[in-house]
Order: sequence, then structure tokens, then C-alpha cells
Amino acid sequence: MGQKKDNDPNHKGATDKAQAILKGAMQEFLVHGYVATSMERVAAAAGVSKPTLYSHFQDKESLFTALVQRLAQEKHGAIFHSPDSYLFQGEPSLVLRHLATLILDHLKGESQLLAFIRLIIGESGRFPELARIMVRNIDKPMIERLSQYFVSRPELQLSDPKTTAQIFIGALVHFVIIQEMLQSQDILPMERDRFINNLIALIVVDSAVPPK
Amino acid sequence: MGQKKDNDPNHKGATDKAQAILKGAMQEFLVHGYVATSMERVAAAAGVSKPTLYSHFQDKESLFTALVQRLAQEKHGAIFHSPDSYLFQGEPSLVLRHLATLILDHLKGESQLLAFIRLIIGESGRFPELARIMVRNIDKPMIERLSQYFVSRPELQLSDPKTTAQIFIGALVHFVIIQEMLQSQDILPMERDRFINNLIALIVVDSAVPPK
DNA sequence: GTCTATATTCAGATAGAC
DNA sequence: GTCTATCTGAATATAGAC
Repeated sequence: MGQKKDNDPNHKGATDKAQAILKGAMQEFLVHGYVATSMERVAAAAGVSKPTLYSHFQDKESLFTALVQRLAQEKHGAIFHSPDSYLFQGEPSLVLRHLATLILDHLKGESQLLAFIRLIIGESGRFPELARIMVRNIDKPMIERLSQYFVSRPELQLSDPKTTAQIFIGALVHFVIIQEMLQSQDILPMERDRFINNLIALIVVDSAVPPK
Repeated sequence: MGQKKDNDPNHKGATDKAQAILKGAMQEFLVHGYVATSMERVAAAAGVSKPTLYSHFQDKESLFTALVQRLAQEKHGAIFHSPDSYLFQGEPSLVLRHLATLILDHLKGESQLLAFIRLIIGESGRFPELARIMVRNIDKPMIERLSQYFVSRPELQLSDPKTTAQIFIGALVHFVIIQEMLQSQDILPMERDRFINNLIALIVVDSAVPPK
């Protein structure tokens, strides 16, 4: 029980309230976390009353789970979706710089995504399944797509493309966690381009890409 | 106000209750997070009553801040403290493998440290200063010590030791976050030794360490 | 100094009116 | 279907006894 629209396919307008609730829930959960978010405030942010909220979602945990699943699907491969056609064309060092810049910009720009990652990590003890959903929908696609690219460029002479991709993505994500999420730019100062250049230099060794 | 022992240096036994409270607070906060931890349960875990708790710490936020500062200092450079004398001796690839193993073992073994990092990340929106304390006491010392080692080994030909150190540590920390904290070993399967070997191979290039 | 007992506030969840 | 009003439990913090 919960959604009755599923029993009435002709009535598509019935999802408005559910959408509004999820939107309100997103605002509240992403800012205050799971425990500190009250159903009262979610209802207010969504412009509905509490009983309406509870008619769409069984309880707080169901609402939270539904929200995380929705966000994880929205963010699924969001980084590669827009310019996938020409992103992976050109010199490997340029491709990797473009890719790293895209990832950092995406994480910095969409503060929503940063808040989402913080929320999932913070609640990974309470909701381990939601943590796994995020990894499956965000981290894994990124790493696999990069690994796929590495495989397509044998001149890089990477003996283990998959692991190299995980190192590349992991270093970038950790960089964002330190600088943005933990707000420690002044404690561990590091310019973005300097970090990216060094990361690329570790993978694209000069001997592997001889000047043409 | 709060601690009166500071006004009475001769009375060293007075810290017992405060220690017990911090120990109880550690158990509760590390498991349940900030908001879900009740002062009632902290008092029970510490074996004291709530008024006693409030006589030592002004409020919940003060207790949490004191606990985090204490934990951050305890964990300060804990990874390097024990075997610092011989850890950095020998072939660079062996040193780095030893170091990486030490870091992973330390993060996996001390589940307390993992829970601490999860707690700080989860609360970094609410308590940004505590996040900065953790970075200053844990991440920064690790990176700086490794950077120092890189500088001492010019044969590695690292043009930017500091950034390379941050990449090395960042990749390791991210590996632990994915595998242990987010419990996604089966989603992004990766053997520890395989990861370490590839990470080291990126830094210790064959041409940089010629066979002797 | 430490406890029992309590004041106060607020959360999740629901009954019943319309 | 949606809302007003409310129940129930639990949390922070404290007053007052010993």
C-alpha cells in the first residue's frame, strides 16, 4: 500500500503530491541528515500535511529509502551522459584532463551531489544497503567507464586498467572530500590543476606516449 | 565552568568521572552518530547520572566537541608512531608496500577509526570545525610524512612529491571507504594486494629504480 | 558532588472530520 | 484524499533532596 496511482494508469496527475514530498524530503534530508530531519518539516517543505505524507510513504525509513534510490538513479552516470560522444577522443592526457576536470566540476558545482555523498557515508552504518546502491550507481559506472577507455588505449601500457581506473577515480573523489566536504582547503592546500596534472602524469608516462 | 579539576591541580583523581563519560560518549557517538545519541544513554554507558554528566560538560555539543578533539589527538599519527625507525628503510617499492599495508590494516583493524571517520564526514555539515581537526591530525600528518620520504628519495624522480603523496594516501583511503565503510566489496571487487601493487607501480616506475 | 524526579519540548504516527 | 487535532514516547536540560 502507499501509492494508489499504480492501480490507475490513466490518472497520471496523481503523482504530483509524491513528487512534491520527495522534493521536500530531499531538501531536508540532504541538509540535516536522517535523524535530525523531522517528518513535520518534510511535510511543510512539500506543502502537504503529515497524514498526506504518511499516505504516500509508510514511515520515515521508507521515505528515506525511496529518496535515496531516486537520487542514486538520477545521478547514475550523470558525469558521462552529456558529452559521451567526443569526451573520449583525442590524446589520452587531454582526455584524462578533460575527464578529471569534469568530475571535479561536477562534484563541486552540484553541491547536491556532495551533500548526497556525505549523507550516504554518514548513514552507511545505519543503512548499509543504501550505501551499496550509491556505489553501484555512481562510483562503479565511473570506474568501469574509465577502465573501458584504458583498455581501448593499449599504448598506455597499463597492466591492470581496472585497478588503475579505481586509483584515478579514488584520488579525485578523496581530493573533493578533503577540499570541499571537509572544508580543509587551507589545511591541505592544493590547487586543482596541480593535482590533476600530477595524477595524469602518473598514468600517462612519457615513454608510453612517444611524441609523434 | 564545567571542569573544576583545572582549579585544583593537587586533586588528580577528580578526572575519573570525566574519563568515564568520554569513554561512554565514544561508544555511543561512534555507533549511533551525533543526533541519535542521547545523553541518557551516554550517562548509562559511563555509569553516571545525567546531572553528573551535565556538571562536567555544558551540553551535548560540548561533550561531542571534547570527544572528537580527544579522539583526533589519540589517532594523531598513530600509523607512523610504532615502527617509524625501520619503516622507511629499504627499497622504495618495499617501503611503499609496507606503508600501504600498514595503513589498510590500521583502517580495517581499528574499526573505531573507521567509525570515527564516518562520524566526522557525516557531521561535517553541522560541525565543519571538527572535520578540519580530523584532517589536521590524521590526513595531513600521513601525507606530509610520505611527502618527506619522497623528497628523501630523488631516484624516484617525482617532480611533485607532495601531490604524489596526497594521491597515494587518497587512493588508499578511498579504497577503504568503498570496501569497508560502504561495504561494497562485492559491487566493486578488488583484492587488497592487487590494488597496492598497482598503486606502487604507478609511482615506482621501472626506469626510475634500475636494477643494481 | 551526585542522584531522583521532573519540566519542557518535540518527534513519529494516527483517529476522525470533511 | 486531505486536513486539524491529538496520542504517545523520548529527548535535553534542570530543580531540589542528600
